[in-house]
Amino acid sequence: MRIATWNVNSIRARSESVVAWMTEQDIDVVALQEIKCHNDAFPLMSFLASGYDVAHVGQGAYNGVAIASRVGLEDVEIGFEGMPTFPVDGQEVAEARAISARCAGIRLWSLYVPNGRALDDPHYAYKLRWLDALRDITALGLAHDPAAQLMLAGDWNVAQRDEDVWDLSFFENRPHVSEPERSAIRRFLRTDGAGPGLTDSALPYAPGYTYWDYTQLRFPRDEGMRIDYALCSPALDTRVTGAFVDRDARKAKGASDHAPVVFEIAD
DNA sequence: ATGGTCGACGCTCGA
Repeated sequence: MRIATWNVNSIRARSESVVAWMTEQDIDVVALQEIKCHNDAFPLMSFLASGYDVAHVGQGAYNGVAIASRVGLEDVEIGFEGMPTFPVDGQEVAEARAISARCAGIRLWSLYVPNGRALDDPHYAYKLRWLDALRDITALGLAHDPAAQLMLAGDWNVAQRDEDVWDLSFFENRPHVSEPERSAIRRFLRTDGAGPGLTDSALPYAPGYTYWDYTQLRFPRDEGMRIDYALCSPALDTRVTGAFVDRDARKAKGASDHAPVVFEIAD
C-alpha cells in the first residue's frame, strides 16, 4: 500500500493534476495540506471519479487540510483535543490545520503546522504551543494503545537537521531551524525517551528536500528544505519498507512549491 | 539582466 503526504498549495488550482498523479503513482491514501478552499468549494468530483473518498476541512484563502483514500475512510476527526487557537480580530480561531481518518486500519493525520513567520511573531509562540499540544495528545493515545498504527503526516514547517536546509546561515534568526522548534519535534521521536516514541519514517529512504520557494530560482538551484515528513508509531514504522520524494511533481508547470512524499507500507 | 513566484476573500497578504 502507498500513502503520501503533499502540501498542494491550493486544491482548486490543481485538483486534476493531483488526482492524475495519485492514479499514475498508484497512491492509495494521500494527506493534503494548504488546500486553501471553503468546505463547499472542495473539488470533490475529481476525486470521486477516480475512486477516492475525501474528508476535508477548509478555511477560505488560508490553511485547510484533507485526506483522500481509496482503501476506506472512517472515523474522521477535525482538529485534535487541546489544539491551540489563534486570535483573529479578537476571536479565538481553531484553524484548519489538522484532520484525521482511519484508512485500511491506519490512523492517519494530515497536519499543517503553523509557519511561525518570525522568531518574535506571535505565530512563532503559537507554533510551539501547537506542536506541544499535538505531542501531548499523541503520547497519551500511544500510552493507552502502544500497538497503534499511527501516522502523523504533513508539512511540519521544521527542518530538523542542519542538512535539511540548503544554507543554514540564511535561516539564522528565522523560524524552521531554531532550537525550540527542533526540540519540539525531537520530543515526538523514539530517540527521546519522554515522548510518544515516533519515528521519522521517510528519513532512511528519502532524506532530500521536499520544498523549494517559488522565488529566487530556488528549485533549479536545488535550494530547498526538508519540512514535509511523517512520524510513525513503532508498530507502523516496522511496516514502512520504502519512501521517496517525487521531485518530478515539483518540476511540472503549475506545480505546488512542495513535492509529495510517498511511503510504501507492507501489508 | 544584480532580477527571477504563486494563489486567493487579489488595489495585499501569506508562504
